[in-house]
Amino acid sequence: MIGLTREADGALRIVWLLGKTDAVTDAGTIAESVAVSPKFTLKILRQLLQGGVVRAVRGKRGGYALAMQPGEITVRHIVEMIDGPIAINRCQEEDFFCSRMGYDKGSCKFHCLFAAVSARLARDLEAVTLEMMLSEEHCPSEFLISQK
Amino acid sequence: MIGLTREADGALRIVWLLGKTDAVTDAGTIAESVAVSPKFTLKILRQLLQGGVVRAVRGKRGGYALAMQPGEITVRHIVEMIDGPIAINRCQEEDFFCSRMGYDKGSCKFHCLFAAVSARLARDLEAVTLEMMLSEEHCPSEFLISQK
DNA sequence: GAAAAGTATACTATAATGGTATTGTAATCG
DNA sequence: CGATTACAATACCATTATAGTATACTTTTC
Repeated sequence: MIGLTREADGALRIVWLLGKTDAVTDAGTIAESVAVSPKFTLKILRQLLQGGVVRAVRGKRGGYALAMQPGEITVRHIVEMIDGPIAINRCQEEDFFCSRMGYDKGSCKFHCLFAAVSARLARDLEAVTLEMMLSEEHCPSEFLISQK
Repeated sequence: MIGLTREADGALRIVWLLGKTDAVTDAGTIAESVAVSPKFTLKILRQLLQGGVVRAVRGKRGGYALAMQPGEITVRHIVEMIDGPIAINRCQEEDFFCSRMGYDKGSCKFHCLFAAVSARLARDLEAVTLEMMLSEEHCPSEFLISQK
């Protein structure tokens, strides 16, 4: 399987929850709602905090809330914040020189293919905002399908 | 990074090489050509053999050769043979019941989104055959771009 | 100032990937 | 036929990345 980590998955669900409730919610409640352990939830929240997606309220009656508008938050943004750049294979990474078969990045056909596929994937995930995910009516995939 | 394993990456390059030379080639030569260690190359070849993509010739002057036509071999086929089904996240897997937030697969919006994205990714990789990869003229991504 | 709740660092456990060693089998050729 | 070449298969070890936890500390409110 080629996939997201549990952290990224959890981050998406946490952000979704905060968007849905639209209120300051404490970590314990968040953890319970998204079915992730409290400690692991905190770990994810810390990253979302650093990324500026979420804001923290300290002290009694504190917790977390969105720091951005749901329409501004894309799935890609969250995923890359946790898992790093969206890339199908290693030769996409900055410091990796694609030396196999004597080809450099410019002429390696696989690099070329993977770059295209990665770019499309990133575009797909960027096209979906939290706002769309929150709308109860439709499956967000319909947006992607229409893009075909 | 979301990505292919080195095994899948190696498998693609091995298949590409066998398609290019179009001859029985011994594992040692293959390993050297694709810049993967001999033992690891054998490990990959074994999987390609089981998948029927490659055939083995034993004995002196033995080696490996393609068992299918380049036009019949898709990138998706190779990738899934090594890394398993193409799926962006865990809730796509057969036995995984997407219980988070009380939603089942049918109503979980993330499941819905990931299914669509995974499907597109799979389609993209299925659209590219080894034959295309072997043609020297163009970057195979052009096919995908035109599909947009 | 006590308690609730976030902040930060550092650590451990588990799983997946990456890679290797070994032993066995088939085929060719002298 | 038997020595050599090269594939076949299993099982194993090493490394890395993910997943998850523990602990000590700070801020804010009541």
